[in-house]
Amino acid sequence: MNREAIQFAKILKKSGHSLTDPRKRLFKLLGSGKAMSVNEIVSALPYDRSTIYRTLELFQKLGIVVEVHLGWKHKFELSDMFQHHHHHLTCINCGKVLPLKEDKELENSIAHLSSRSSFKPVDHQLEIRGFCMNCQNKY
Amino acid sequence: MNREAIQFAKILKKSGHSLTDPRKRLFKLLGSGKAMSVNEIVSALPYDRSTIYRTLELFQKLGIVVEVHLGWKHKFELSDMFQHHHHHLTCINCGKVLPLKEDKELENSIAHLSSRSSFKPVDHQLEIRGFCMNCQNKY
DNA sequence: AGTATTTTTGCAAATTTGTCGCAATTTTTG
DNA sequence: CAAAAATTGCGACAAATTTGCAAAAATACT
Repeated sequence: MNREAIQFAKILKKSGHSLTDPRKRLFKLLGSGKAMSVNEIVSALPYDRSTIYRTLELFQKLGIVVEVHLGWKHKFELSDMFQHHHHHLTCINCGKVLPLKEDKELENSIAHLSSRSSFKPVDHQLEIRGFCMNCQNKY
Repeated sequence: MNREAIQFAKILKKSGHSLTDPRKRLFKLLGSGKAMSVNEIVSALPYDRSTIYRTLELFQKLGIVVEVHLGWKHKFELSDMFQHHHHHLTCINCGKVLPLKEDKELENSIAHLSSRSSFKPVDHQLEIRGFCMNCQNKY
């Protein structure tokens, strides 16, 4: 078991939850790094749809996964606890999602901006929408 | 007809689409500046749900409206083409949404970042999630 | 303006997405 | 290993979104 898997198990235990097969397999699946929709997850794993929903809800509450809002669909990916902070480019036409690797300058701006208000920031997500290489000449 | 309405008509024409009543009224409705959900739109206009969905999809592809993610719901508002660019702070606890006024430094970072790829950016949205002043001492 | 052509809309039905209670199964406790 | 606790699968629902197609509206062309 690698470091991430150990930390994952620890989070579940500490919060009084069981380490079950569906939870282990979902965590492993998301370990690929790709943001996935519920449907993609359901077809990749041999578990009931409702189990997937319940597991995702739990993972969100424990901070293991985050929901990212991409296009019309919601997708899920591991939180910054398990992978590098990043944002997304989404294609307006075909829906494809490309990760955008972390940028210091950007993160500084966001941190700076948040700190100015009496609002207490917890996290943030940036979506840059546009046309991917393949879809650029369709509109 | 004001400047916005003319530009709107021009965008439709140029892309080979008709200027119809449902389209005109949806554009006008969103002109209020408030981000609206599909349900709010459907009850405000005398057109079929599927028409609203199809119109919103078209408007998105033409860059007339953008989908904004406020908490767990998606809403729609006019794009930067028709109203001032802004981002949102959303309260994790009470769901309140606060507009965040434009910040040069942030926008520069984003512009710089977008231009590096073969992806063609159209717009972007940033959601900063956290706790508003009233909800800060509840957790 | 009037008609042919093209595009869009409404309607009904299908599909997809998300929720819930409860009995059966799995995990944890000790 | 047995008892207790937590989790899962199933089925029934409810809500959200998509689709095919005939009717209606918009546009193009005399």
